[in-house]
Amino acid sequence: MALFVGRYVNRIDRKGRVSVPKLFRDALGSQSFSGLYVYPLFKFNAFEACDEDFMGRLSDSLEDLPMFSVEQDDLSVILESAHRLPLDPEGRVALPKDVLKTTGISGQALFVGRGRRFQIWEPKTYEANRGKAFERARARDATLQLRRPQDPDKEED
Amino acid sequence: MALFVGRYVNRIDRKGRVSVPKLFRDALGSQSFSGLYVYPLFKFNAFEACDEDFMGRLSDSLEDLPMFSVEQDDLSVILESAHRLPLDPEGRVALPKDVLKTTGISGQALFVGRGRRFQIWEPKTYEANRGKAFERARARDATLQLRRPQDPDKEED
DNA sequence: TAGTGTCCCATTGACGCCCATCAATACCCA
DNA sequence: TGGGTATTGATGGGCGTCAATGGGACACTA
Repeated sequence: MALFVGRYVNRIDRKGRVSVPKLFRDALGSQSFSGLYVYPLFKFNAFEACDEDFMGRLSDSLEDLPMFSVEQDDLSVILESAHRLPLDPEGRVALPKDVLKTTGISGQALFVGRGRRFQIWEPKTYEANRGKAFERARARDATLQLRRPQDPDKEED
Repeated sequence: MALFVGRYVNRIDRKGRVSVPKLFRDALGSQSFSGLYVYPLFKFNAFEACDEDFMGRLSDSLEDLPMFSVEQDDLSVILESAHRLPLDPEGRVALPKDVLKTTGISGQALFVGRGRRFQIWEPKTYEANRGKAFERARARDATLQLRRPQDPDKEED
């Protein structure tokens, strides 16, 4: 399964294309569709990207909410605002206009690994927000219950 | 399985035809019937569209309601008002008159991806009703419980 | 014969594909 | 271990293809 780590800055050309870092491309590779999905984040002016499997999982998770409910409607805006971005033969994607606009990306794009997905930021915006999460986690003495290894289907209820 | 994301505006020609976005057509593709089903929404003057599988699932879900009950009668109006729309060789559908009338669609139609289904709106109506959905979700710090991976058939009963 | 609904063909504009260049890194060999 | 070379990832730009669209031809029907 996809595993994205690290940060990479790549240049946007005048056609709005940007190379997806090689390691991220490789992590996306194991599917029929060669490309990625992006959707906007609520809390930041940045987009998140994932592979098709994750997008399907997101879609199914929304279907777990009651059909026609307000929660489902509100959260579905993620799918409505999402884009399917195919990779070109050189491993680039064309960032749609609304992505460029809401993120403020023009010359460069920052790719930030997040495990099963990654994010795309305007570098300065990221710099301004980075570190806050770390400080909050430190202040809260954040802890995490790790899953047991080899136990992907652990009971859920 | 079908996965619809993003928004697309296409033009209605004077015959009432409109191109279904290529990506949506592709997502519909893996079935015997080349086309889509549409049914009206309760809350908005818009229609929802899906493939044959989803329509069957919807029909089955209605059967899960008590037979002869008011709820079943009420919700079954979805099926009564539904249309089966075949695609022409160029990937267009003819929108029925009641769809044009209810939605107010005349010159352009907006296709909105919703995961396993999508919606068809008159662009201005969408903006008026859904334009603030993202801000609403942002304002209430919306969160979503993701399904666990490798668990597409989470228990349904 | 008028009306309706398919199917087919033509146009055009955006986008995907291809090729070329550059730079950074990995590799090779003395 | 140093320098030279090959590989490949990132980048830029030209061009062909195809999706979206409009209009006409040909049924079938009432």
